[in-house]
Amino acid sequence: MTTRREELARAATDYVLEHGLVGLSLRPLAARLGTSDRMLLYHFASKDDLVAAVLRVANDRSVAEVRALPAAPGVRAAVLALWAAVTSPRLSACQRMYVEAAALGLFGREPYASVVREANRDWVAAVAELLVASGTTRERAPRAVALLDAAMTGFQLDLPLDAGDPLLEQAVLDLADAVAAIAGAQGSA
Amino acid sequence: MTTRREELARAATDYVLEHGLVGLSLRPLAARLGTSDRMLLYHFASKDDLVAAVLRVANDRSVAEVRALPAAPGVRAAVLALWAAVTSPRLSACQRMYVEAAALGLFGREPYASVVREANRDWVAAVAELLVASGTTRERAPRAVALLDAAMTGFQLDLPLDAGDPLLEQAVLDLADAVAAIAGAQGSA
DNA sequence: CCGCCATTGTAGCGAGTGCTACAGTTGTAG
DNA sequence: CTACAACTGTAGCACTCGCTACAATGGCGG
Repeated sequence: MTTRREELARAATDYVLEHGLVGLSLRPLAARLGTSDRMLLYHFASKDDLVAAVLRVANDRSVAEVRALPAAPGVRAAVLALWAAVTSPRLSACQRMYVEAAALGLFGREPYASVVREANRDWVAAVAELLVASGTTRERAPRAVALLDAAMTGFQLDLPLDAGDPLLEQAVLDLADAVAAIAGAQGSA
Repeated sequence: MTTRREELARAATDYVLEHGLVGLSLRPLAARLGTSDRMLLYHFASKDDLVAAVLRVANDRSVAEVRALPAAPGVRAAVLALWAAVTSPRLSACQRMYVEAAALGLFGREPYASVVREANRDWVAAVAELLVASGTTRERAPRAVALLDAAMTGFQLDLPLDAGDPLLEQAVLDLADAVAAIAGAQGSA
């Protein structure tokens, strides 16, 4: 059985995924959910509390989707599969929200900074496991994920700028090669 | 001679670099600049107009700094020099603001979306010239910049999460290798 | 039936927002 | 001196914000 709070958190997440975190206001959100700001603040201690809950719901979805990805035949294929998942309609909205939250946390503003920190931890762990399952050694995975995660986040941030740009698709291929090189190389460090 | 508007734009930029775009409000900003919200709206048509001006000033600084970088002995060195520049005290604040603006533009909100679009164009061009001056062919430069720019943006976004992390430094080295590989390879595409 | 507790509606507070109307006050050109 | 334009201060409008005080309503255990 799901509590009313969880139900509201999920519905609110859908709303935020669509409208963004930045202008988020309790009254329009409540209207969309068929309730009132009064009730949101009854179930959540404050707006920040609600936002934190929403961020966690969205990140849980992202992480779950990555964990559900099957092991790929090689690192390169894993990267491409991850990119495909991350740009799918469902996850792209979550990623966009993550990027927005991370940007809001850039100046240490709470609750964004803390929640983003823990979300990133979970996300990195999930991606690392995908790489390991796809042939990367446990030892090498962290390095590979570091570049992979940063590049993908960067792609997401510029997505509205150059969606469909063939240069972007090429860059993803290049990224896959680079990550494969890191995962396979015997280089320094 | 600089107009009052330009002077205000520069001062406002310093303020925004320190406090961020998100909670930006005319009255506190004006107080810091020794003027009033009334005057800001006299010199700038609207808050959005002011914000656009600020974004342009900050981006001009970033681009100028990149253009001032000397040609490096090889692509790898160029990437490392760029990263050093971008994480220097002066530029890191500009980069942080760019990331914030890009995030605000994720949902198409103006004036962020448009200004970020043109800022990105200038930035990419400047970085491409640095790579070319450092040995990349003009033909290969766009591909190299695509990955380079995305990865660096991603690093910036996670900087508060793991500043000083040795994994980050390693990732920058890996990125340099990857970009060098793209710039030098005769691969497909 | 009573009392309790989770839940909800109404109304509003205090603060802050971008922006504007209006009345000056300069400095300068004719 | 005058007229005009550039600039600046005061006050306030209309609105939204997160949040709260207060008073119900409903169902369930005793």
